[in-house]
Amino acid sequence: MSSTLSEGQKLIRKPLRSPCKERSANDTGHVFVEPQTPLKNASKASEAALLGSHKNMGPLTTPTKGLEAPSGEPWTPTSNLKMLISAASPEIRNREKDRVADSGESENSQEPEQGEEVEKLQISRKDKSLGLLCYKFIARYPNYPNPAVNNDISLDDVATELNVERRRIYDIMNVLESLNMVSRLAKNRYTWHGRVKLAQTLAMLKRAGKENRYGQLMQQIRQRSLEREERAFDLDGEEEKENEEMSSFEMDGDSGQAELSGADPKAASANSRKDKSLRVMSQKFVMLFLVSSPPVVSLEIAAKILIGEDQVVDQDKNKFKTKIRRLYDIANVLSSLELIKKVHVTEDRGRKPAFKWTGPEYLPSLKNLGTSTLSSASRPMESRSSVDNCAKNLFSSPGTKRGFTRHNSLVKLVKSIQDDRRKISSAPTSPVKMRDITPVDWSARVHRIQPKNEVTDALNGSTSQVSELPESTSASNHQSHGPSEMQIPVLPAGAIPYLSTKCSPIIPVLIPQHQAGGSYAIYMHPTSLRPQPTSLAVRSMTFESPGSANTKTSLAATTSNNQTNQPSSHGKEPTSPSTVKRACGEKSLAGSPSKMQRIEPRVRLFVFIYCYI
DNA sequence: AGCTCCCGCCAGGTC
DNA sequence: GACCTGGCGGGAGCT
Repeated sequence: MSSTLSEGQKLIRKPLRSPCKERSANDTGHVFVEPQTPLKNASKASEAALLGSHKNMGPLTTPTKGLEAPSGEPWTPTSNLKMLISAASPEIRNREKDRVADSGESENSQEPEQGEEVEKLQISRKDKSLGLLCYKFIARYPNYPNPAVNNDISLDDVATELNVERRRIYDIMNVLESLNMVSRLAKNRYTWHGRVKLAQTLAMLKRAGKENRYGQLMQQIRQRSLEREERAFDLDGEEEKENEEMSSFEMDGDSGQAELSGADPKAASANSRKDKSLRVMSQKFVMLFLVSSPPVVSLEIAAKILIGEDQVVDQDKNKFKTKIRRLYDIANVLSSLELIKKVHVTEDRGRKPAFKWTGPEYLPSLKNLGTSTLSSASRPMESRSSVDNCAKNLFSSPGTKRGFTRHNSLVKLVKSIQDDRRKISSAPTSPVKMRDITPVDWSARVHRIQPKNEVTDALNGSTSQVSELPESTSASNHQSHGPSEMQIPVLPAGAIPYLSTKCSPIIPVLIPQHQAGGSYAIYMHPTSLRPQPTSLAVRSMTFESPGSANTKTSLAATTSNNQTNQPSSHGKEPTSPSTVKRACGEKSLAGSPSKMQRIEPRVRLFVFIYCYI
């Protein structure tokens, strides 16, 4: 049991906690902060390091060994983990050395017994984390497997080799299967597809997400959240706000949820178990990223949407918590796949976990995809008998029954994969190219934008400034905000509002940081703009450094490009997330000093937006 | 107190 | 009936 964790095991966690290192934009909130992923996160840091080298290797053959792995040591989970841990944090190694020194053992003398002991201590709880486990799992297989070789996966073998229970492997396999990275051949047997079909799968999911109007659904939720905040502030009722948070989604979430839960509650009930499958949840979770702009999804919103797709009745906090648990499971696997990255959104109500899409930014056009697997996915979800059908139909032939014996579908699947592989090898959207696409680098999205024009455009509610962006940012489809369209510019200096799309209810203003990879995003509610579509101006923004409550930086966003707008500019990088308070909604924007005063103590970073005609 | 997520129970499905 | 699959939530470790 975890309660019996040894000291050595505990050592793994502590040193790995470290301050936040990145900020960027998120969906629900105003700022998202990417934590220095600790622990498993240590593992993940090392995972990333390893993945980096992994990437350089091209399609995986045999992973390079860690430096600390003896030259003769095979690439085993153990050696893998040793390398991961050592790469994760020198502090861990130091602590381990200290521990060894304290015990009167020399480093040399610990081999092999001591090494095994350390190994055993370290490879315990965290070694079994789903994220690391998944990483170790995928490290066993090439990204683009040779179809000529046997790519079968035996669950028993994997579980044995990774030294985990089968139950954990199922979790990984379900998520991988949801992305079509594996498919089940038979009982206890899967086949590995790697990333061969990942781009197509994501494109399909994106389309399904659009068709299910997940983008709008998220926007509705965000909007309601904003409105609730406003009401809560008006009423000055914190408790009411909290209570409302959970209940209102049921109350007013019908518009979006009814569409997704299907018309027949009995059918929904019958499929309840299937609908809750990790596979389906994973796909929907991914869909949210693919249709979200910016591609950041908070667990809260994801959970709400996923819950909403189940029967709305009987919804309670436990259900919410359970959903969150599952989302963590999924997110850990997706993180290991480098499709998402953990961040935090900070609102006035607190710091909340979220994930940012770091997967392929450019997805193949659907017209390049085969249609056989799209027929079902393209249908609106409400027209299907169950949500699970969506998942199955996404990747299986219509009517294929999911079960241990799916050989017919397997044949089709393999054929489809082979066909796709041929297409991919010649298509411009080849996965090989995708591999070269680095994860979305927000900080790099500095586009040539003339601040004044942008402000004006944003105020006009126009997207004309998009034309100044690189081609890829000129998203013509305003209803989709997936990665391929997702282009939120980080402005080189000064906080310049950027109206991403006409349809987006939230206007992100990304504020660059000197630290690579991180930005603040301030979201302004569009309702605040509508009444004065041509006259809104960002007059001033006041940021308050979390570390220095009295230190504020004001800027005239429309005129100055030189002023610092980085909360972290006051010296070192903040070690705790800053909070951005939206001044959104007509009420709050109507120049209500009293309201501002009420808001002020609640946040550490303020954005005051004044509207005038 | 809240976040994160490991762990294993156990129900439902398959062989 | 044995085994496989996986939903689920308790609760530990951590911030």
